[in-house]
Amino acid sequence: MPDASTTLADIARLAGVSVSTVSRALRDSDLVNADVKRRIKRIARQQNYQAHLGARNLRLKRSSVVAVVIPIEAEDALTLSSPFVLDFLAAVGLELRKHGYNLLLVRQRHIDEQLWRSGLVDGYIQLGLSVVPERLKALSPNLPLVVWGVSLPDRNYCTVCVDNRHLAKRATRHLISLGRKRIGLLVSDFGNSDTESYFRYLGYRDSLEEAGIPFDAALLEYAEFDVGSGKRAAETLLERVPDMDSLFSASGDVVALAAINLLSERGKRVPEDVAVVGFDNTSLGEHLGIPLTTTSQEIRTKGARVLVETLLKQIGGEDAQSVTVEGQLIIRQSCGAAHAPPSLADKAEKNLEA
Amino acid sequence: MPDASTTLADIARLAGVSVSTVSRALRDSDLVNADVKRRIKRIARQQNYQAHLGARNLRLKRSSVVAVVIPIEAEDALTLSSPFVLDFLAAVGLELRKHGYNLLLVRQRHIDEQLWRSGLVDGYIQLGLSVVPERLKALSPNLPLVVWGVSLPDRNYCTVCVDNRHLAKRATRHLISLGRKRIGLLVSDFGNSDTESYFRYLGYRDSLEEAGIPFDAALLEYAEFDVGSGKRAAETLLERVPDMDSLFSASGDVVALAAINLLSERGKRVPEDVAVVGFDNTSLGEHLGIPLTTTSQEIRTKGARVLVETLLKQIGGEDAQSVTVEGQLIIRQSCGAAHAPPSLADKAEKNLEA
DNA sequence: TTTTTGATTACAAACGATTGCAATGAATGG
DNA sequence: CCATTCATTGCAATCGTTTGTAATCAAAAA
Repeated sequence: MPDASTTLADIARLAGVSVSTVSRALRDSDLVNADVKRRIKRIARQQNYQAHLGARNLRLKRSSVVAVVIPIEAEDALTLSSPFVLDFLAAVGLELRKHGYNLLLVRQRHIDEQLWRSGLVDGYIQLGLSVVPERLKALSPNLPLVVWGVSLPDRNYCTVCVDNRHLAKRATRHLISLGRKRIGLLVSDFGNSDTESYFRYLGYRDSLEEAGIPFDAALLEYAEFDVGSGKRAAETLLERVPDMDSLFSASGDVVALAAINLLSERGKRVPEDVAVVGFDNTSLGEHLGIPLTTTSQEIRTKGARVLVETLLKQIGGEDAQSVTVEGQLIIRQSCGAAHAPPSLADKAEKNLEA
Repeated sequence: MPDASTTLADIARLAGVSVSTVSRALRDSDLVNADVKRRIKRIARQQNYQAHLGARNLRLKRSSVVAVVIPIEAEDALTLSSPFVLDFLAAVGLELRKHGYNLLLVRQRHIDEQLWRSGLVDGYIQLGLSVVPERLKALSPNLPLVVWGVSLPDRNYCTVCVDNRHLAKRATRHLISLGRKRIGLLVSDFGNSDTESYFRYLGYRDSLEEAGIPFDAALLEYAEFDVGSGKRAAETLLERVPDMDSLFSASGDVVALAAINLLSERGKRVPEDVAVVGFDNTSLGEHLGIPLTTTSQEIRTKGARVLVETLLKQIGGEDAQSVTVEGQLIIRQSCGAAHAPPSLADKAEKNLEA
């Protein structure tokens, strides 16, 4: 509600020309005389003119705003689960800005296609899987929408994500390459084949199979993405499998940290007794306690860029393909490979892969 | 860019009435015949009509969007400092939504009054102090703006916050009441009297003075709000003051956790050797390791509500007063009061205050 | 029957930008 | 000297709403 904001009409009056000429002058059209253009621009500067984007967008049938949809567990749960969400927001926000878009923050609970049909946003970026995008696309097939989560072949929407299965496989394989055999897995919602968790679970199994280690369901424990859940899960798991020699938290670094904490309380040393690998490469994992071996979804580098580019392509009317970006295994001390330089460890892991 | 979206004109055609009648019918004006109104509403429902908010907002000279401005340290630093930021976003977002507003996420680096003058947002909520709001209000005195940070008497903008000084005083006093005397303080930017950190520093000193404990500058160490910074600060502090018997992190729970970690590495037990108090009451502090005694800014309850109400008052044209909401001291095990029920501990603390 | 009233409805002007098209007028060519 | 061209500029429609005011028409009052 800028009360005394100057409009094109004000400038036109001051310059003694028509509104259309002012509009063209300010957008550097060559349909207007160079001298006149200069004069108009000077006046606009003096008047501190700022175009009304609402009006412009109405005329141009766009909004220059993208809704970023984040998951919240329950209606009254105010906390956003993991630090990954913040990284995600920051990275996507920066990337959108590069293309002149703003970021509207929306919770999953509150999302429907109204936001789009009302012209408030030009598209959606959804963090994490849910039933929502499927429904949205069914209602409005050409709604620009990209999901960061898992790539499913038979879906009507477009996704950008890391290869969760392969990344989990690499993480588990790393533990195996260090001689670990009783590998616990903390994972959320792996029963639902639409989730990232499911694919991380598959990667875990892939790796066991590859190494000829029999799968033991007792080593699986359900964990959400928060500390409390991680602690409980680690506790349950340790009681059930006292001889567990390593642990892969597919539910993120925070859960891994919670587990490490629980393990220390129970007298287990990390990494000597139990090696631990996390997920998401958050700064918490890097600096809090023993530096955490973890995986990176590369959201801050390639991830956000591809995500936004894919969405903008859709907004531009093209149809975009789903993309898988390459993740990284980041080796630190929490599984005992402290003294091998990361490059070497990585190379060893790559050899194993070949 | 909803391509085939239905407009008022479409409905008007279908109903055989004018656009204005449709508009009035859908907004339940009593200027339109009851039967006609019903018919129009039915058609609108059938056509799955959704008002174009851009057009409506243009006409009504508003946007129904509020910019939430969050601090980022450097241009290329993508991480948002503390979990408090997420709590803040979630709480404020929910509260805004209750009033029909959307949340536009903006980084401090990228904020200027253009966003407001362009009509994209109706007002700003700024997290944390900076030079920005002062400048904004100087340029546009009636820009609706509320800052969550510290309340400064001579400022041209409005603030909502906890009494940082008093809260820090209570936290420090709690340590003193447990017999601690060599109390370390981790604090950010306390040299700048515009910051929350400065007021927390003052509260710390207040409490020492109250108890007759001489202030020792050696016990102060600078720490930003992230793990890495907390770890370094705790390390420096411990080396300089080996006999430190307690530690108050005015830079948040994450820094407190980093410190606890460093202390354990150095063979100090928490709380036996060093009692620790955090800030912000994040879920991390509650569940990771020893439950952390901390303070709450009550952002998720009263804070966000008052913040949003204050902003909306300004948007409505009234002028709003700065508000101080009451914080809380949350006593858990990290300073050794584990066995006293919180209520008792709180009462003891209140007696001391009286 | 004529006037007044009241309930409905449509017309048209906003909101602030963009842009196709027509108009203007000077310069150029024949 | 007239016709054509070209560079500028303005008019007016448009985006999709909202809302003040005028118009319509039937019923009630005179």
